[in-house]
Formats: sequence, C-alpha cells, structure tokens
Amino acid sequence: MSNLTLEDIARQAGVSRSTVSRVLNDHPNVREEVRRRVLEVIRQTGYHPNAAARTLASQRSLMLGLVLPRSVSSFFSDPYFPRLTQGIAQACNHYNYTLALFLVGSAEDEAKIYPRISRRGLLDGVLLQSGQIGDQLMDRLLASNVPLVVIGRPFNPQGVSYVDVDNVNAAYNAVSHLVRLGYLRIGTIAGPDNSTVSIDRKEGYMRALLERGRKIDPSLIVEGDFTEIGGYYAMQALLPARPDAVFAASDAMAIGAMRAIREAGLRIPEDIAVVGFDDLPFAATATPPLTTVRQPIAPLGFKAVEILLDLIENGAQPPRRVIMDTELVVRDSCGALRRRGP
Amino acid sequence: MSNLTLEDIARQAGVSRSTVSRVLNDHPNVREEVRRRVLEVIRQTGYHPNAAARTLASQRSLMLGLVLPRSVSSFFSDPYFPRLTQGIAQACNHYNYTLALFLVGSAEDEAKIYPRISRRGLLDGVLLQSGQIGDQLMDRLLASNVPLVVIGRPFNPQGVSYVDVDNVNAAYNAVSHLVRLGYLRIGTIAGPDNSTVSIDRKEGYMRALLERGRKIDPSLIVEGDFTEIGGYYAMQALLPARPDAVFAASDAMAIGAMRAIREAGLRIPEDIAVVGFDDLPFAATATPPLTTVRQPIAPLGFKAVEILLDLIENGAQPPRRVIMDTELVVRDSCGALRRRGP
DNA sequence: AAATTGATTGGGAGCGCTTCCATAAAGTCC
DNA sequence: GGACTTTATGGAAGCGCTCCCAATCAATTT
Repeated sequence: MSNLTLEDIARQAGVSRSTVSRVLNDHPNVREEVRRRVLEVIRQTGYHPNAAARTLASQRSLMLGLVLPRSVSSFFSDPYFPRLTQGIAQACNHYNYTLALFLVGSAEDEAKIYPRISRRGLLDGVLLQSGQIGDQLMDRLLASNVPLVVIGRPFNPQGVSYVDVDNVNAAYNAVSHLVRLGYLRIGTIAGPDNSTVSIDRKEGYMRALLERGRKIDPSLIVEGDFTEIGGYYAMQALLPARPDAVFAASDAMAIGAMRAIREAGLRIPEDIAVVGFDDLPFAATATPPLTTVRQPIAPLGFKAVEILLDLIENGAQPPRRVIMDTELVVRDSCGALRRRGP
Repeated sequence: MSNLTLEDIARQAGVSRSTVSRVLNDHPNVREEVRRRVLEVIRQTGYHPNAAARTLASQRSLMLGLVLPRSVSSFFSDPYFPRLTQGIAQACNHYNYTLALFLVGSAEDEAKIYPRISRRGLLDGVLLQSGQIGDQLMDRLLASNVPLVVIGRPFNPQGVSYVDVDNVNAAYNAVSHLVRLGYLRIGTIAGPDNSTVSIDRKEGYMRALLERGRKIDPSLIVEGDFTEIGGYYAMQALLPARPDAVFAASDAMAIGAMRAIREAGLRIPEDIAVVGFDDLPFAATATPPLTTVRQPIAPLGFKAVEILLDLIENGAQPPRRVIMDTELVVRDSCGALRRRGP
C-alpha cells in the first residue's frame, strides 16, 4: 500500500519535508491552512510514517518492554499475570506506547532475549516482574541503564524503582481476621521462599500471630508454588497438623487447598476456614465463595507504566516507589458469616 | 553504557564498517582472524547494534504483532488467551523475533492501535485472533498488505491464511459420545452467534444429533459468552428444558454450568452430564473432573508464527491453512465411567 | 607469464525521518 | 518608518545501520 515517504507527501502538498514533519508531530508554528492541506494529503494517500526511521532520528521508539522472567513463566497458570499484562497494555494504549512482550521460558530464551532488550533503539524502557531472589536479570538490566520499573519489591531495592502492595500488612490483616474469628490453629500455605512476595506474606502471617501472643508452629507452615495444584499438595501436607484455618498466599493455591480439604471429607469453613490472596474472578464463584485479600493487579500494572514514563521523561533519580492498597474481602470461606469471634 | 556505533567498533578493530556489519550478520567471506578480532572488540565494549537503524536499513524489524481484538478482550478471563500467547511467545523466542502485543480494549484503543500496526517499519507481520463476524480489523489489515495470519477461521476466509482446529468435527465427536452414552435430552451452551467458533461448534452439535435421527430442540440450545459466569447464567436458562446432558462450547462455560447445576440441587453426571471444550488445566481438577475436547492451544499459536514467517519469507500467495487435531478427553463429568451406553 | 577467478575488504549511497539553523515574511514598538 | 521581535518555512545534516559496487590481492588456470 504505502511506500510513501515524507518527501512524497511534502511534494503533493507543495511544502517541505520539515513542514510535514511538524504537522505529524503537532508542532506549533504551522499555518492553519497549511496544516489542513497536509493532513488532507495524508488522509487521501493513507500515508503512515515509518516507525524505524522515526525512532532512529528521534532516538525514541515509543515502545516499552514487559519482561516476565523464567521463574514466573509457569505463568499463565496463574491468572495474576494476564491481569497484570492487561493493566500494562491498557496503559500503553492510553499513552500511545507499543508493548513488547518477553516471556522468558528457559535459560536459552534468556540468553536470546537479553541482547534484544538491551539493544539500543528498540525499547524506551522496561517493566520487569520481580522474580526469584538471585535472578540476574534485574541486575543486568539495571547495569545496562535502561529505564526500569520492577513490579513487586525486589530483594535488593537500592536505586530501583518499583510498584508493589504492602504484602506484610495485607497478610497481617487477613490472618488477624482469622484470629479474631477465634481460630486457634491457623496454618499458612506460603509461596516459594525465594521471592519477596512469599517472604512478606509469611512475615505478615507470623506477625499477626505473635502480636496476639500466639506461638508459631512450624508444622502449620507449608510451601506451595502459587499454583492450584501446588496448593492442593500443600494442603494435603498440612492436614496432619490439624489446622482449623488456612491462609493461602494466592487464590490459586487457596482453590487447590479447598479441593484437598473437600477430598479429605472435611467442610469449609466448618472444619477448616480458608483465606486467599489476590481476589481473582473465580474467588467470588468458588464453593464456598472465597474470603481473600484483594490486590489491585491491573492498576498496579497501569501505575508501573506511568512510573516508567516518568523515568523516561525525567530521569531515574531518585527511584520512585509506589505501594498500593489492598482490602480484605470477606466472603464465606472464612466462616465470618456463620461464626462469632470472641 | 553503549552509545557505541558500528563505526566505533570498526575503528577499534582496525577494519571498515562493512566488515563489522558482515561479522554481525554472519556473512561469509570474512577472514577468520578478522572475525575473531571484531567479535572480541564487540565483547569487550558490550556493543549492541541499534535496532532502529538496522530495521531502517534492512527493511525488516524482526518483530511480529499479536492483535487481540476488542470482542475477545474480556480476554484474560478465559485462560485460552494466555495459553495462546504463550505458544506464540515461545515461537518468537525460538525464531529470534520480538513480539508486540496489542490488546484492543475499546473502540478508542482500536483507533489508536491501527495506525501503529500498519505503520511501516514496525512489524514484519501480524497475528490476529479472529474475533466477531463483521469485525473491520481483519479487512483493514488485509488491505494494508501486511503479512497476516489469523488464528481461528475467519468468517470470510478468501485469500486469508489461518490456523484453526476442526471445531465442527470436535463438537460432533463430543456430542456423539453423549449420544452413545444414552442421553436423550442433550443441550448445548453455545458461544455468541457472531463468531465462527461458536457457529462451528453448534453445527457439530446439531449434526451429531441429526445423524442419529434426533430432533433439534431449540429450547435445549442457549447462548453463553465463553466466560464462567456466562455459562452459569446459560445453564440456569437451560434447566427448565430438563436436559440430561450438556455440551458447553468452552471449559469456562462448563465450569459455570456445573456451578448452576449444583446450586439447583442436581448431581453431575447422575442428573446432568457435562462436556466442555478446551481442556484447560482446571478441567482435570474440577469436581467432578470435566470431560472435554482437548485442543492444542499453545501449539496453535506456535504454528501460527511459523506460518507467518513463511508468508514473510515467501509471499502470501497462496494462503496457507493449517487445521490441527483435537481429542476427546473422557473424565467423570460425562458419566462414561459409571453408565453404560446402549 | 598473462589472464582469469575467487575471496576479502573498504567506500558510499541510501533507508525515512527529526531537528537545528538560516531565511523570509509579518507584526510590533516608540 | 527604521529597528527589533515573532512566526512560518525550507535546507541540510545527521540518526546507525545494510548492501551494492569497486578495488585489492592471492590463488589458479592456460
């Protein structure tokens, strides 16, 4: 269709290339009549400026990268990531940026992807889902000087801009709620110990218990991997410890836990109460409906983009930090609607 | 870090720009010793070629676009899309392409996104999830002459390359299975009538019944929207027609239907058997485990990329078509394991 | 030994845009 | 009404790469 160039448009509109460029970029100082004439030619010819040429000349690609590291690339088994991606994509649309998606599936992928990310002239900035502790990717990106926003607090946050929710506090509130309802043996299905999310949520769990003078019983703490099936196995491992309530560090794990509880012939919440984390759509329609911590996943992604654009515009110093609020959504699975706390 | 250019590398290695370029692009006819010397300088300096300049000079961006149209942007509520995206991303990694993701969330988004997609010099090709019938996007893309592969048969497939599964046949097999099990009032929760997937699956449903001399009872056909909640409401609408089996056009809807059935105080599969479509991970862990049609979602995405690269390489004529196989996965929800067919 | 071939290398012309600078035209001021 | 701004436009120099073409030189052929 259009192998047209600025030059062609300029000729047809009887102006110079510069003027067409000004029109294209909404620069002031173009006579209204000229602007109209140029726009008309553009419309008629169906001209679209060449992105690569623009990027090369202006040194801005209007493109952001979203990197989902290997450790989380089981990924699309947890609806958290699609939601996040959606929020990010919305923000990109809104601010007229293009989103490049990098799913790191393997070490091999990582080797291939990294040069592409750090290649100059491709991305104006990078969003990185924080992964495992010890993941090299963040350090490499940081070193490459690309504007970078991390989603989820990195283990080593010096100089890094990131967005997150206050996981400690959120978990603290959820578990406190169980304590108030009078449960005595409250367990937790934590995430893998090598991520800050997991650590923070477990921390909140422990703090809620300790503050009420409860002891921490290690047999009531098991580790899952944020997936349904992981929660299922974790719950099976937890059952012998006879918990009367469980705080799962993700909704997916909570659903798995509920399946394990039912299969063991126990009732929710009468025998074991369950609280999750995320408030994904299926939490509300689970049987029974899941009490859970709502975190604003898509808004988190949206905000991350806004911060990234700020970094691109105004430099990365000082690092920006945004902590978003969570909310405990009380439904049936915690027994609050049936039981009275002390 | 690197505002280095080819020129700098050339100077440091004592060769010309051309030679460095040859090394970078694995051209033959570079003396082994020179190649090594150049690579060493590149390694030492941490040089990465500028993507925009490359694209501009070579007229290839090594970037593909994935467009998910508005009609499916409820999107991440159905795990189908994440899976598909994953398959596509894998293929992109494998073939060293970068993936740009375009989630069309609104009419406004579409207006903003379309120019970006058709802007020359950004994408070498486009993957489009087929959306509603009458969606303009495909026609516009087709008209813009970008290499294009559609995922899911488009309503008007002339000249279009696409990948799909044989939905008619897959549905036919699923419903035939229910017929063989002896169910007499087999209903279906179809997808919205404005997409080819829905039409094909409904077609397969009807064909399976008609071929066995059954009548089509319109009250046994209701429409969902491929979501869990849509399936839930559809099932509620279906209950008065007293079906003894239901074929849902997606697993998400099947899950919703099962919830509605349970809430009505009926048992699965004793009172109503359920069959889904997709075989998403949660199908296996549903209660009872869901009998469903497995379609190779990620491989479909992978294949779509391969076809697209073929189009880019060898031209779009003739259009390529790939239909992948499905498989009926028999679990508990259809009652096959308890009941004997005639 | 002259001619031909083939493998290497360098030079230079773009790719299609942005943006700085110079220039021209049109106001503005006392 | 001349000196000075302000506004609008064109020209040209890149942005950093690829790739064609010509040049060089060694190896091979006749």
